[in-house]
Amino acid sequence: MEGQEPLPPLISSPLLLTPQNPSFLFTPSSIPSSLSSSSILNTNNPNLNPNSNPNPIHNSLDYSDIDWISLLSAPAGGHDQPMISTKPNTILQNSSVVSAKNGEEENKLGSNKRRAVGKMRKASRPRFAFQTKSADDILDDGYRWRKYGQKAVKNSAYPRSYYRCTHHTCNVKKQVQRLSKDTSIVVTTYEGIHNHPCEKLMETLTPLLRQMQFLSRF
DNA sequence: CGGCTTTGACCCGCGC
DNA sequence: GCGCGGGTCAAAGCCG
Repeated sequence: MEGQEPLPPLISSPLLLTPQNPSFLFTPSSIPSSLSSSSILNTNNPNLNPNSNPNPIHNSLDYSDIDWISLLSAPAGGHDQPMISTKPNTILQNSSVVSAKNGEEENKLGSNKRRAVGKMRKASRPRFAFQTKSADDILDDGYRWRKYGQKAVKNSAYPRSYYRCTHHTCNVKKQVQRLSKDTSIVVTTYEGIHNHPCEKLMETLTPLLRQMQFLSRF
């Protein structure tokens, strides 16, 4: 806190955001070096054809229209107002990836409660798949995740892993699965929206923002 | 010792 | 109704 803190590295490359959930941030420093390309698959758009192009990799997302001012000033993890907007063409790829049930509100419930919840209406939660060409199964997106399950998936040589955000009030989940067709591709499916700031991002930005606040006094 | 992963069991939805 | 497949739980074990 006190004393001279070294300036954090300037963000020279843009944050990678999803069109659906702008609160999902992938900080440049968190993107594995082995990552050579990635794509965002919108899993909620019913107008998209699941049988369309199965390999919608966006090798270059256009970040030129990112509003960095509002990004930095908007409340992190907000549900209502998108912090920025990007407009890549999103394509639903694999229906099996996104066919899971939605609207599970529970976190830890007993079997009876779970049974009750299962009969509740299914509210759709925002979901999207993030396709990454990477040697690493786990893409460090800045949030902390706890693995709670792993399942062998039919017609796939690789298991699917299930993760939950470790933040106590956050119920975001993600699934990670490597494609058996192309083993260099990892599909990460996010479900829900974080209701808290990205820890790593805040860690990185806090000193910078402090510096900006200080400088703005003059 | 706390946080995390592993893994078998269990639950549920869905198709037949 | 039954079986299958996907998603989750929770106990046990691992690790820093």
